Amino acid sequence: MDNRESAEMYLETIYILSEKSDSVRKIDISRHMGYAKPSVTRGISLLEARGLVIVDEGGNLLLTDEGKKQAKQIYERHTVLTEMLVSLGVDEKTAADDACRIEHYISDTTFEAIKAHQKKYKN
Amino acid sequence: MDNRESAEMYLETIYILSEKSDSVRKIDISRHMGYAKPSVTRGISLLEARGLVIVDEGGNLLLTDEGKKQAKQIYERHTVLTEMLVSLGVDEKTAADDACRIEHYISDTTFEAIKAHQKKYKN
DNA sequence: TATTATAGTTAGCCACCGCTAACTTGTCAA
DNA sequence: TTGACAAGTTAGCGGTGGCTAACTATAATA
Repeated sequence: MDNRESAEMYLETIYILSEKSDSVRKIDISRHMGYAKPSVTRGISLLEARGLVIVDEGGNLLLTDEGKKQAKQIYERHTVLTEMLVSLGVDEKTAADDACRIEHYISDTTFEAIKAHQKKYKN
Repeated sequence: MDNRESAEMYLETIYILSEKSDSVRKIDISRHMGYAKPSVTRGISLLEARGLVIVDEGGNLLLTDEGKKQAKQIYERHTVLTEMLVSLGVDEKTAADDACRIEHYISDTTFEAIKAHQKKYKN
């Protein structure tokens, strides 16, 4: 979980599911990401250790302030990158899939440049 | 080496060094990539097993036709992506660093869209 | 109450890809 | 001829992050 991608995908998934439902559990993450339950157990416990997630007595996954902040950042990258690719003519599905990988690997500098460009492009 | 990134970086490095010099050895890869020699030994032997590289009697690394084809593709991604980021206002160094990571993760569809856009943008 | 299903955990496997330590091999120079 | 350095190999470590098998715990239902 030193690998950015894995941790960020867990965070992003918790965030997305939290928006849709008021209760998110490990099993939901497991189903949504297509990972076996023990993988999720470990993944989440590493996020807990880093203070990004809290598991309450009921087994609900809660993002801490820092966790939510990071999750939102990743999600924003996801949406902006997808938008950009679509505006270049890439189909929605491919754009989203690629954005989902790229989002973990670009610097803040690059992301801000892309975001600024998209904003301008829209107007 | 199932991981795309690692294999592609070895290929790309061999390609780049081949353009500059008529002899590329494992030690050159080691120095250029900043990897320990045993890592390079293994990395290259996996590329050999996949028919992308040949090591001649003299220890020179030669790209096979397929190896060269793949290396050129990656290198093209690298240059086009860097160009695109620079044209968005990202500084050269950051653009190259980010391109170097992104290049391994985007689909052909997305790359072709970016390439077409860059071509149009230039004119 | 006993059964069954679901959620979650523990233990341990596997493959990847860096690494170091220590070795061999080959070349070149004193 | 010997000594030393540079290239490369082998063996094995460490950390990540998936996985299965097999377990526990909890809650609903027959």
